[in-house]
Amino acid sequence: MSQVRVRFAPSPTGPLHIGGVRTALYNYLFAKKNNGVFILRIEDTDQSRFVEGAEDYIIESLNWCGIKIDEGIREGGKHEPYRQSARKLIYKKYAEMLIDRGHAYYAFDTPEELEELRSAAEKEGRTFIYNAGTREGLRNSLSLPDVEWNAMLDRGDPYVIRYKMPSDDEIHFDDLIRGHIVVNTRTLDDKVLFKSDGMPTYHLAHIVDDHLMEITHVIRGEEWLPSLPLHILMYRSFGWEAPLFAHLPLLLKPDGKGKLSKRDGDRIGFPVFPLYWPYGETAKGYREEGYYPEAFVNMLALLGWNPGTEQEIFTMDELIESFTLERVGKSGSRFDPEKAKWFNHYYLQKRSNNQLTLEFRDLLRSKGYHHDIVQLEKLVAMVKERVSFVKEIWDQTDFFFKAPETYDGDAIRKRIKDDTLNKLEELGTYLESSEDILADSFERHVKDWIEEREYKTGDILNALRLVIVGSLRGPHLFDIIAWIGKEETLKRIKRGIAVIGDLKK
RNA sequence: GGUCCAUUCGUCUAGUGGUUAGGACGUCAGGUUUUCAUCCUGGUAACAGGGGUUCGAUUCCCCUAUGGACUACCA
Repeated sequence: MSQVRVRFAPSPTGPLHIGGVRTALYNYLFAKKNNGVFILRIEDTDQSRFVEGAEDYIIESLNWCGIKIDEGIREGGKHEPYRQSARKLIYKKYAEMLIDRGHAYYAFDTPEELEELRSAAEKEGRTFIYNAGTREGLRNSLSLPDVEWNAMLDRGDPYVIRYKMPSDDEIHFDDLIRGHIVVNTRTLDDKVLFKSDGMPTYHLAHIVDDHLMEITHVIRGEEWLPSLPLHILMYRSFGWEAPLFAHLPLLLKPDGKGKLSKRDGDRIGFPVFPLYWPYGETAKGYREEGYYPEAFVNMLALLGWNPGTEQEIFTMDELIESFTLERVGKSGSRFDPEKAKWFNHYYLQKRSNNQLTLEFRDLLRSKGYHHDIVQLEKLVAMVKERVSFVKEIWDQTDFFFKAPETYDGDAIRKRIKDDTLNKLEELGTYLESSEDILADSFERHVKDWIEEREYKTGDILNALRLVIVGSLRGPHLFDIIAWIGKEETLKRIKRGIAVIGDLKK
């Protein structure tokens, strides 16, 4: 068999949705698994929907995910150009080839006329279909006398080229994921292949390009399944060998019904896009929310595909090794933000403390804190295992950098009894005179101190935590004290006693 | 409405003509912890419904229901 060649062919109409990223990923995995080529083709035949910045966004997204493009608009390749608008001149002759062979025809009906027919049909509860059943009564080169439509063409009347769908044929075809499918052409329409603005539609352009670019496997979203019979028929009309097709199930929203949309991200609070989209109506991205690309890719790969084993953690290389189209599911997957978070937690734990500290330091700088890297690494080591994102390190350590401004009311009620503050004051005095407050042995000394007085460990230490942290949370108390130092510790104890004392009155 | 596609724990899914229907996330409980979290252990929870075929169906077939996609001179 010839070399596997697949393409990812998005339209630059806005930010790339995670469903699109998954399609790109599956194409990439399939290509690499089979020592094949991954091509990025930009399908910008609808100029009215073109969005500035979308093309760069698509490329940057793939790049962030670690999906490498073999042939594309920037990489070039043996089938340049890879942008359909730049291939404009190619398509017309193929449309005409189809007309010559009797598989397509010119149509002169205006959009308004067709719209009228559609709404009229709808009122009667029918669906208007432009095909063998209706085309004789419409204005086209099949129904009009030759002299007439030739004159219209010569005159420069606007026209489209439509595919001549057979009137009553059963089309049999196979999908790598869905299996065998049969459709009768009676229910299909004469799709426009070439628009009056001189541009091809998707149907024509992608088939011509896939053929010219020697694409062997078309892996795309399920939304294309209904038009697959048309595409199969077109390959036959051209006399070309069709590639193999695989239609991927859709990504569904986490709650409720329907497919995932941009709105869901805003509503439920998780990104629907890989990267931040800065234009117009902005949108959140996984990258900016703190996800690692390894986690994002791992999560996405398992949404609709599984290896058939119980392995869940995959590097890109492992995905390539394990991926097969046979193991892609048939039904839509509901996206689960919790699982995505879990993946990130896993990959964050795998990072070295040093690397994580560097990442945390950048975040800290943006908040105006500048600390020694060695000092920060101690902090990172303390809280690493409890966070899923770098930004959560801050949530877990803010009290290291600044004394608490308020104290948790529930904790005060529960942990500060009548004589607790007095004991805390006693402890403060002890700490003040103590030389070894930052030493490893300090913890034992404090516990001995508590024991000698026959106080309860829990009472004292929880109260101490409360005045140092502001609430009952955080890493090991003695680690916190060692990090912030003796002076700061005493300050916080004094202030805590004063403020909580006032509250208690 | 029409055409096509789909349907296993709440979610992602494995699976077989005879299984205690497996795993992961979540959730719940217990343990660890001076706190919170992490972590560990354990539990909860599913074959959409109805007909067939069969000695036996979650598995094969049909119907229904539900969900989804498409139904543009958009992709």
